[in-house]
Amino acid sequence: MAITLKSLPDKTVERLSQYRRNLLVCLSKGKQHIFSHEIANIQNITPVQVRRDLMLIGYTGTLRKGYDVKELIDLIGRILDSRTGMKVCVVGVGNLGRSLISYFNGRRSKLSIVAGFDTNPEKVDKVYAGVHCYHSDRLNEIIKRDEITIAIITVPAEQSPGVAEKLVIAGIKGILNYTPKSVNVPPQVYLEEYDMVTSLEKVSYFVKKNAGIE
Amino acid sequence: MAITLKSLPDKTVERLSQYRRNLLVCLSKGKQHIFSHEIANIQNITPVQVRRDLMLIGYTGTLRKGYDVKELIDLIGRILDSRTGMKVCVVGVGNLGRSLISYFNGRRSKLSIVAGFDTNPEKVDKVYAGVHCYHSDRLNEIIKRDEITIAIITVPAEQSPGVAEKLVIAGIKGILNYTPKSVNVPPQVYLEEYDMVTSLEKVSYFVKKNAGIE
DNA sequence: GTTTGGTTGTTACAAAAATAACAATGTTAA
DNA sequence: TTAACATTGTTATTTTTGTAACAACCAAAC
Repeated sequence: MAITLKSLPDKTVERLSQYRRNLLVCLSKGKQHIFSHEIANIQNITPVQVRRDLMLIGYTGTLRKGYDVKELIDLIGRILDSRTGMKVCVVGVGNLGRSLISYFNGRRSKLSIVAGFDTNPEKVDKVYAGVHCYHSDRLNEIIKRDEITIAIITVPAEQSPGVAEKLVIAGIKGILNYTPKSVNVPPQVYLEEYDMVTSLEKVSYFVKKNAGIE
Repeated sequence: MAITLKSLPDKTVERLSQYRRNLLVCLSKGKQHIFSHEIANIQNITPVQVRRDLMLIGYTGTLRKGYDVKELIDLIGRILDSRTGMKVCVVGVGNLGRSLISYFNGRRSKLSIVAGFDTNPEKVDKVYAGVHCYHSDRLNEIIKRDEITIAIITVPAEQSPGVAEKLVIAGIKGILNYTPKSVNVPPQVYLEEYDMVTSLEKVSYFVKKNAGIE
């Protein structure tokens, strides 16, 4: 009877992912204990924030020795990862889709990209970084067959709403949309959207601001 | 004597970028006026939020007719864009770098990617989507020569801190870091970091949560 | 021993962001 | 002409996020 604890804050979840990644690097260098301010330095945040996050997940370090790297990695894993692992597909195997696949594969054992989809006949049934690319017509079939729960959308913007709709029908539980066009999903499907152009324009705005009078 | 108005909230800036993008689509369809709830629907946000953002930039619509699409686009442009335009470079011309270049080019007239950098001799002096790729050794030289103010980092993670340092020395004013390794820059350089693996792990976490007891 | 110092865990406070509430306004319809 | 309505602009409230303050603890130094 696993209790479903209250959801962690958004930002804490993001930082937990980063803690783990950096802790794995530390571990590979033979570091066994780490202080909150060391973690903080790596990620350009404050030690308080680190301690607060760890408090939220109920992890307790030892005084003057800091946190046990291995233990903490394991705990974050128990929080972030699903026990059995989750399968991910990428819809749209263009430059961005391919970079995600190659970047990802073999990195997280509990989260793996197992299929790509594209309509371009040149790409269909090719293999990219170990991932088979299927024709988009087979979306529903493959998602159900392989029990895929998460989808990343990297198609041209105008196609994303249609893709999202098909994904929802196929039973996808979470969507990461990298197109600039926002999509609509029912509330039980978790949606995260990110647009690179917006980020760049944001940088541009603040650079302009920093420059003062222009 | 242009007054430097108080900086807009982070999130408002992001949404302004999206408003403009969507308004341009509306305009191209011949739509001349738009209501706050229409804008909101397109972006899956609330009408109040739209009105609030527009209030912050001092734009006033007309009652019962909504906002003038053209006027609003122009105003957002005056806020987000620098008058003369800004030049951007991409450091690391892998899959991700190339997808950014091809995705970007010709989209925003005031913000253009004018150079790529890579250490791979295969790529040096090739042209990708109209953008010349230089050897990374020439970072400093080219940035100064072309008056580039913004850099996007898409190199392998372990190289990003070194790259950031060189960019700062070259006089870059804003950095968008897409590697999972956080970089350190002086406060006058605006820094935005985004990591795709973290986003995916976040989706995974909330999918798991939504599933309840597992 | 006792004091000093560094580090944790937690509570209290502040800032940023989102949401709600509502007055103001002018258009349309009776 | 007046009432109803749709829509804006703004203020107030709530929620989320980050920061600061500080007590508790224990190891090491004296």
